[in-house]
Amino acid sequence: MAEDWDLYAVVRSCTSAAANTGRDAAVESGGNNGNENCGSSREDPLACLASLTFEEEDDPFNFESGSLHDSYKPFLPNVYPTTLIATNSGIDPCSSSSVHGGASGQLNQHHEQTTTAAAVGIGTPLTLIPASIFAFGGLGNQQKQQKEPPSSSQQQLQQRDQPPVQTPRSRKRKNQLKRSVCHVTADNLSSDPWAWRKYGQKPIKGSPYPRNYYRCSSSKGCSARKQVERSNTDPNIFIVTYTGEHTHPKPTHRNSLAGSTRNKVSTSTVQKATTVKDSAAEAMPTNTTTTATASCYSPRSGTSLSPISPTTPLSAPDDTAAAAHNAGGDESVETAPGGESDDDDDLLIPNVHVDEDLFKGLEELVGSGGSGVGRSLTFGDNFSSWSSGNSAATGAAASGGC
DNA sequence: CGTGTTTGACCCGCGC
DNA sequence: GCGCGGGTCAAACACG
Repeated sequence: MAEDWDLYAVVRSCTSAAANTGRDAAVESGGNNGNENCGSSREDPLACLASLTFEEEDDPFNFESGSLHDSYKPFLPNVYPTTLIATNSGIDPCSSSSVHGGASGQLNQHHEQTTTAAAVGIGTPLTLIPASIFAFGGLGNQQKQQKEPPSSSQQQLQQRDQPPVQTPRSRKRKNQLKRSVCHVTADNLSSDPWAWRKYGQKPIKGSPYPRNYYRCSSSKGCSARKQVERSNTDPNIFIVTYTGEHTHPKPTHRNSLAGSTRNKVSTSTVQKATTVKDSAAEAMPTNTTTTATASCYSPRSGTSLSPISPTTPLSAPDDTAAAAHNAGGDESVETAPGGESDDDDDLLIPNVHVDEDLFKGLEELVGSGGSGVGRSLTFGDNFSSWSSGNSAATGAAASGGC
């Protein structure tokens, strides 16, 4: 089963021992609080993965550079420290998992970013990470615009037939696009600042978990895509593959919440957010389809959070336990800071209440070491509030949190 | 009304 | 050349 995993294989090689331990630990830790999760120890395994990321080093993207950065700056100090370190060290962006696992919710956000960043553009200066993080650069290929033209399926088909001047679809396989691979925990999944829309799900041969395909919904022309799949070996870990680049700056605000909740219905109580994370988590966990909602909440939509999915078979246990913790803390953290919010706001923070406290706490935590941070963030309870908490305050908090 | 998720089907790339 | 697997599209449905 897991054996198939290339990534894992790699990872194993990197940190065979660590990995094993890590997983378990992660889960458990997560459950506990994961204070320590952050521990690089865990990260290591992931780190390896992180290193796997193939993307471009260039990372040409930096849209936000300017403003966003500014926005971030205030928060950066707090946030990054930990993350950065990780990144810098090359630990791994993905380490998020470890982080998350724990309760380092705050970090999570960072992590994600970091993660992404690392994954994405490793070369990227940590400082900028926030913005650049999610911007995958790289590709620079044709894909960028592939989609605009297609008004109808037929056209698409035609295009296909015709000389693929610019691959109508981004079908290019394998080598064509640069890809960044990150291992993330459910919590981290949500940290993406970008708005993702799910456009497909497919069962993967070697894996019991389906792979979810997401596309950047912030901008129609954006070719950025994201694939989320659960790790065979460790259900708690999601393998996120980013491809394509964002042709637009980070979304200051989300398009809409509409439809985002659809899952809610299916799942039941859980609302889903648009964020990939949610879906991903959900989907992944279950084979069934919808149901599972991962414990992640969606930062973006802010709408929801999912306490955890009822159905999640696989991850359930882990997720539930760990996720729950993680989710609560991490997610919230992630979300907010995540980056997304740098600008604005739309980020919802799970716990509005926490905001101030969080900040303080975060700062302190960060100051301390980052790893400990997570704990302060456990918002589990807050979720309810947070969902509604789009409020700017939240955003701010979120940002700050980051 | 707009956006997002779900799902089945189609198409393409790759390996044999 | 064939088959498998993966990636994407589009319609239907659902929610705010």
